Amino acid sequence: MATTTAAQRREQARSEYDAFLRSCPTNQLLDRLSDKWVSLVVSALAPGAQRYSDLARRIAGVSPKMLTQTLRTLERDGILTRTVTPSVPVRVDYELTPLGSNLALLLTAVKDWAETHFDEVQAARRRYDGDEGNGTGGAGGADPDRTDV
Amino acid sequence: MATTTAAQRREQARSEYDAFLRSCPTNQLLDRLSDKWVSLVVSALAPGAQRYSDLARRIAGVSPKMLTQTLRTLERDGILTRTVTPSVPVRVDYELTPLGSNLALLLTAVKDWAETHFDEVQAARRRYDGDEGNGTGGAGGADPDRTDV
DNA sequence: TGACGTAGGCACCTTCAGGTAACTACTTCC
DNA sequence: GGAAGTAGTTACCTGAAGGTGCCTACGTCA
Repeated sequence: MATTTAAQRREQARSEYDAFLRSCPTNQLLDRLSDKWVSLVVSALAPGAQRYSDLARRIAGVSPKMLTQTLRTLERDGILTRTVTPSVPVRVDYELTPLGSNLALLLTAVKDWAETHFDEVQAARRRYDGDEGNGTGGAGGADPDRTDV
Repeated sequence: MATTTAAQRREQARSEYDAFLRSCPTNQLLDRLSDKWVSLVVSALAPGAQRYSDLARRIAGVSPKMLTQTLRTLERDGILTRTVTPSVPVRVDYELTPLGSNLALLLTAVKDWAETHFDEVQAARRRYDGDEGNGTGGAGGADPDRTDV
């Protein structure tokens, strides 16, 4: 028999899919935006240039490793510039490029959307969680441990 | 001694930061958008309603587990609706709600931005990788293993 | 008659992103 | 004079996300 199993077809589809993803600019950029720290760094830099330690303080929960890593990636992509001033304690400034400012605008649009529609999402969640509780009736109380994301 | 170490301050800052993030609608919605499968599912549903197996075929690389999980999350958030038709092989249709279509528009905007600025990003990457190669001069050829994301 | 398809659920298992800690060199403050 | 700050780097480790395989139940087709 040919044995063109569903799993095999999925496996083959995935390889094509992977090749597609690697060549797809949209996906590559979307990947960049999906990074949690990227959005935070870009937002932090939107008002103007910041020093490394300023960023570390503003973003608060970030570890030095992730901050450096994120900054390097963004610098490589031309989102921000890194300026080293060889003073006595070495001083490094980061600033958004025009491209980075453009990206910041996009993030602002996302933020606006989130703020506009957040109450709708919350209402939908309450509705969904409520239906689960009285519809099936099996759990005996609808476990409320899924309160946050 | 007081020992208000930098690490301790960072630790404290993180707890405040966490509390901040949990109450921030923007961040919660941004988290949703960061999910790789979410954007793919929303894009796949943008043209119209799809069945479970149609989605599995369109998105290709997705595992049944992740597809179900993503669909449940989006249903809970009111991004899409799930309609079960109790025919002989159970048939389930997924369709974007108006809110979901709105989100699809946002994703389209991101896609447009990516397509518009992708060449700039690529140019910046080539410039950055080139500088690394001839500036330090240590690697002796600028290792090209960082070609993709 | 048994394998496929539809729409998942459940459990295990791997992987890797991200956190932690230790280290650098140089200076200034207490 | 020792600790802290500035701007990181490196090695190690863990926890959670996500993949894989196996299962259901019911009908149909080869």
